[in-house]
Amino acid sequence: LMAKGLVYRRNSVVNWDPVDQTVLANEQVIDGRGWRSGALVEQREIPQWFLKITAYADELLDDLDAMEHWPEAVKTMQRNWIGRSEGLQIRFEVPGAEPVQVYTTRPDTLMGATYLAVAAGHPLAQAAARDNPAVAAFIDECQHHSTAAAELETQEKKGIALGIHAVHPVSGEKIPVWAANFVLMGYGTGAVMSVPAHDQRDWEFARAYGLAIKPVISPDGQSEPDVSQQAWVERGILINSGALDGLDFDGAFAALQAQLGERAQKQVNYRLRDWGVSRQRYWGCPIPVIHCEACGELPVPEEQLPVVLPEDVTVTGGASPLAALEDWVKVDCPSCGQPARRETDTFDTFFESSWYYARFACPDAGDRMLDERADYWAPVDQYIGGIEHAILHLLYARFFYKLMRDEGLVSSDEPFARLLTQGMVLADSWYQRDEQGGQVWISPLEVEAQRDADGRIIGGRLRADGSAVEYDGFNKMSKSKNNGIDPQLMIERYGADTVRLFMMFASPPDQSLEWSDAGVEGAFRFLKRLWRQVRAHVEGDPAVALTPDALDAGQKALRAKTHETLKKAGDDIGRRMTFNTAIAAVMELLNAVSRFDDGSEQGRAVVQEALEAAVRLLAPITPHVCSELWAALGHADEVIDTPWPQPDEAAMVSDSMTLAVQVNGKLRGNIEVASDATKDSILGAARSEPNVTRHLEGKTLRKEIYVPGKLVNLVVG
RNA sequence: GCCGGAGUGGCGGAACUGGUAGACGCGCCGGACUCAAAAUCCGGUUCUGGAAACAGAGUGCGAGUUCGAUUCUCGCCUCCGGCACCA
Repeated sequence: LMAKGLVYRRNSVVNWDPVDQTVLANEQVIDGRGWRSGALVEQREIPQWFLKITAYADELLDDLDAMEHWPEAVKTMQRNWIGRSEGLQIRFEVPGAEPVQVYTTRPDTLMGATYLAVAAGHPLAQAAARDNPAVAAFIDECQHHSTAAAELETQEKKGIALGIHAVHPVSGEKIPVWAANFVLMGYGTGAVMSVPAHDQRDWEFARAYGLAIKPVISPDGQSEPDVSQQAWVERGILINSGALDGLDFDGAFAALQAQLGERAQKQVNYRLRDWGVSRQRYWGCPIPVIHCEACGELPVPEEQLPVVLPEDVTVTGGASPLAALEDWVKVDCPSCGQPARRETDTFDTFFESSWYYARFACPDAGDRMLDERADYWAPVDQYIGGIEHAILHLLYARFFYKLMRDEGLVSSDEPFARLLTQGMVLADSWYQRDEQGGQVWISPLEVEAQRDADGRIIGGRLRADGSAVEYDGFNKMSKSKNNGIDPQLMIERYGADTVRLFMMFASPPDQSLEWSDAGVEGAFRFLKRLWRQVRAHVEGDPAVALTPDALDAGQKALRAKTHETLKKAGDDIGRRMTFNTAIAAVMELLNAVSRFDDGSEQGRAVVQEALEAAVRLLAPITPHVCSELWAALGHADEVIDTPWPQPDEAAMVSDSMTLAVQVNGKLRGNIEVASDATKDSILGAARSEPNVTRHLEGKTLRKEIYVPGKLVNLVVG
């Protein structure tokens, strides 16, 4: 990657805890202070390694279109994260200083730019701070919060005039330059042009600091939009823009590009930033680079890879222990042989989680990261993870895969063919108050719930001593709320099949699952019922072959139900991955079997077919029980070795159908008609359904709607 | 603040492409079996009125489109995930 120019090192900002002398994660900065030391965090610039993910931005964006087996939500989030935009980079001259470059996706609003805003770290702000103590104080204040974007964007918008002016590139007017806490140095050029009339954030800032608001876009090309209460952000026709008046967005874009020449460059920008992979931590994979004063930054030679993390270290809690290991740090330069030093930063853990799945295919490849077995297995057919990985992990992994592809290690473009984002497991959480009023979290296993007449939980009692326990609802299973439940306890009591069945039945896999002991018992009850039904059936005479043409109406109905279930549950498992509805369909089938009371030869044959279908459909979810029942049903082979059952469309054909009849969209009755009945005869039957007739009396029939196979709607007035 | 998702009976959830809201299960109520209990089986269970037939209301809130909206559009509320050093 270094040879390809896909890696570089530059200064970037980290959260620095001056007391603990360490870099903090955003999560470890609470209200601008270190979570352990309580010290005010400082933003500090240090040299860090980056991977050029932006070089792959277009491919990462475009390839999403072809990933039909990824959830739309994940693809949308990735598209927005990459954030491709087209705009103009415009140069504003600043007398006595370097010009300022700003990027805008709305060049049509250029004539409404009434000030420029730059980041605290921008050279103009830094220069102004040298002889203006107020600016210096503002910049200092900007640096005492975490580097997290969420914090930056939710804090109060603040700024300060730098006392310098830029020249508007078209009008030549002088407009003030401000430093603002919402402009990021590390993003874009670190400077923006502000158009308060047509951008809400600029509008709020202008209002707060008494800056000019000049509307230049109009809905109709005539009247000014009302910007007294908020910005008007739609596209429209230019006004108050001199020669540009009357142009639309595209016209203004092109005209400005032509007029400003080299002062306005058309540019594609990405919200996506390059991937910072440096961590000043001990626990991590050492970045395999050697720093030589003469030769610069060199990769560790391949024959010396991997650089193994040394274990004889002293962990102080402060600076990285690797830097203190002189013996490990000191190496000879692989190029000139002179004394050189190892890089002591380690990789971000996302780095390894970007390719571990490929290594799983060849874990014993001793002399390289991947061998041909990885390419044989890749891409992963079905990847499963939480939705919290929708952007970072899954985007880094896609990028890394393309890097490996371009290195010849794999030959496809995407690492994960199908993606399922599964939900979290939630459980009841309970607490008592200690003397100080703090919450003491109690395991659900130790609590007896108390319910009102409707069955709603109103409180609980501690099993040990009967004391009252407060209910906190369903929460994510966690140590802090002490509501984790070890499924092993339930497996020991009910068996693995029962626990699997409950988990698959409680919710679809991409939704959160609420753990319920009663639900587990329900699953157990169902399996016992299935077991008894099969046992009762096979205790009779062996079933004879089924003769479809010889069935009576009741037998036909059950057989139709069997094949409808095969169709529905097969689709739910194979395509929709909604195992909960597949299980519900099998439960319905078994309910139909238990209502079916027919000991005749063909009756028993139809039941045999229904039970086989149920067992076969449930086998992926409850394999142990189904293996036993499959044998009980007279099969010598294993249920998991049999082909997936296919529904027989002919078995589902019925002579008649039930249609709903609505009057003005309200259900008023049902009619039973022949499957091949004409539309006219169906409408006639609908009109003469007694309850429907009542609602038609004295009214004029205005419209008749017939949805084949579903319903009739009679519109009256 | 921005991006994505969710909100339906007492509870988990179903309704897949605009077409009968509440499938299936849990819980609860009633009954059968039993000396009794457990287990099991049968019936009921969105709300309001009604003995029932049936009628009215109803899918977070407020509008709209449509013969018809849980589903589409607009505006809001709440909760969950992410926001680049939690991983």
